[in-house]
Order: sequence, then structure tokens, then C-alpha cells
Amino acid sequence: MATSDLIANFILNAIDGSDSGFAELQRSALAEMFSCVPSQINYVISTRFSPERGYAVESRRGGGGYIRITRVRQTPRDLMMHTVNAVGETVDSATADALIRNIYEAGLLDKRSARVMLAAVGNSALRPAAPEDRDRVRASVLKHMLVNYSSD
Amino acid sequence: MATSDLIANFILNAIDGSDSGFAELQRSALAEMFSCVPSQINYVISTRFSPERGYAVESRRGGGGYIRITRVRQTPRDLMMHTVNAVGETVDSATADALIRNIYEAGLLDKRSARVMLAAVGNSALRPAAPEDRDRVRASVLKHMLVNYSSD
DNA sequence: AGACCGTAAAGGTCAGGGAAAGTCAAACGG
DNA sequence: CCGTTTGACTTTCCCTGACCTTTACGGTCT
Repeated sequence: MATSDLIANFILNAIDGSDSGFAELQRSALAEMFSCVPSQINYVISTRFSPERGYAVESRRGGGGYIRITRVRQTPRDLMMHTVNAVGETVDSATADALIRNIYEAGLLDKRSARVMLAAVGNSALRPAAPEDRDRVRASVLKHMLVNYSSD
Repeated sequence: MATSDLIANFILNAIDGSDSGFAELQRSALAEMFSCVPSQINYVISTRFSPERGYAVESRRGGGGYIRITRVRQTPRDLMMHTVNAVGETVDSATADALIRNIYEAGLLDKRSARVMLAAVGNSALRPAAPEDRDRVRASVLKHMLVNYSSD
């Protein structure tokens, strides 16, 4: 089995085995443990713990740095994940709008958060992005908001 | 946990636990207490108790010197306007983070909305935007979210 | 008493070193 | 070809120490 898969499994176990619901790792320690370069940890995270797969990642650099990986809550997981996947690599304004309204109607979002999300992915908010980047940025922003909303 | 975090928590408790609404500290005593050099106290103050995070700092040197840290309170409306203004045309990730945390600490945002906003303006979410556009997009998204949040 | 001065006791600033995570593109392997 | 692995380089954050500025206090001189 590839090293990356071993690392991914290790992280999964760390999340499941913690009562806090997230895994808090040290990149260099993990790299040491699996005898690989630190940047491979980033590779594993970006390929296996992406928003599309239902994970939110926070980190901090410098002394005492860490990487924290949280999985979205179990309850709304399927519906929310379905939406995140529906977003894809790019999404236009109208579709994003409809998706947000959809999960709001389904009771997965409270009203305030729904409004915040709508504001964030509107054409007006994304005006400063280059036109060719806009739908891609919109998709990324939306996915990040969704996984972080449902990850405690 | 890093020493600076411990010091920051100590100061926060000192503010909360005082009826005067501020903490009055002695830099050298605090440094002694945490076994660090005095200038680390300045580091903690400038990184965690900046005006952007909603704190005002006064101090006095010489015999009987002190550092006084006050949490600034404003009316919700003023704080929100002030924050939107502080964003400006561009805003970097660290500043956006501090601004959101500040209005959350002040009780203007519920926790989930704060999390959603933090996710939306994070470097990770804005990655698809061209690097030279990123701070501008971040500013626009943040302002739109704030304005729409407070309108009701 | 009042002005002046010296010293010690605070806090302030800044640059730098080191620790940790992030980025990116090239090399590798099935 | 595509996913994996690597390492050079960058960015962010923490911590320290050398040096600077301000203030209080006490003593001395007139």
C-alpha cells in the first residue's frame, strides 16, 4: 500500500479515536513517523481531506504549530455532501443561489448563514476576481463555507 | 500550547475577572510568571490585543509602571460600520480573520455565521483566485457578507 | 522651599534566529 | 498517463537579547 494511503488511514483513525471530533497533527512529526518529507502530508491532505470529501482543515505555523482536520457532522452529512459535490469545480451565480436556497429550504441552514452565503457568492461580491476565475472562486468559497458550517 | 497563548489567556481572564473592565499588568512580573523575557509580553499584546481585535492599550514607564488593556466596546451598529470601513479595498487573511473574530467576540455574530465567514475569506477558499486579485476579492466578499448579515 | 541632577526602575523597539507549515514544479513508478 | 514522492524555496509565527526612552524618587545646592 502506498505511503499516502497509510498516512490517510492514520489520520482517519485519529479523527475517529478522538472525542473532540477532530485530529490535531504535527506535520513534521507525522512525516518523521512515516519516513517521508513533510510536504507529502500536504499532498495527502489536499487529495484525501478536501472539502469535497467533507473535511475542514485549519492550521498554524511557527513554534507549536499544528494541523487540525475536522470531519463534517454525521447528521446532515449526506445531504450536505450531496450539495458540495453538486458544486463541482466551477459554479455560476444562479446555480450557487439555487443550491443554497435548496439546503435552506431543507432546514439544513439557518437563515442568517444562508444569507451570508448568498452574499458571499453573488456576482457583486466576486466582481474583483478576474472573469475567467470567477466561477472557480465561487465554487471554492461555497464548498469551504458549507463544510465549515456543518463541521463543529 | 505555546507560551504566548498561555499569556494571552491569562490576560483575557484578568480582563473578564475584573469589575473595572480592564486588566492592569506589570510587564516584568508577567514575564517572571511565565519564565520568558519581558519583550515577549509586548509581542503577545501586539499580536493578540491589537486595536483590530478590539482592544486599547495604555501604559506607563518608570517606578510603579503598568500596562492597562481595555476591551473597547461600541454600539453594535458603530462596530459593524467601523469594521466594514476597516476592510477597505483590499484585506489580507490575517486582518480579515482578526476583524471577524472581533465582531464575534463582541456578540454581533453568532458562532456559525462567524465560522462561515472565516471559511469564506480563508486562503484555502480563495486559492483559485489569481494571487494578485486575492486580497481584493477577500475584501469584497467580506464586505458583502457583513452588510447582508446586519440588514435585519 | 524650590530647582536641579543622578540613579534606578519600569516599559518600548527592533532585528534576528529558529521552528513549523505552505507552495510548486520536477522526478519517479506502476 | 496519472497518481505519488521529493526537495528547494517561501511564509508565518514564536522567542530572545541588545539597546532605547520615560518616569519616580531621593539627595544636593542655593
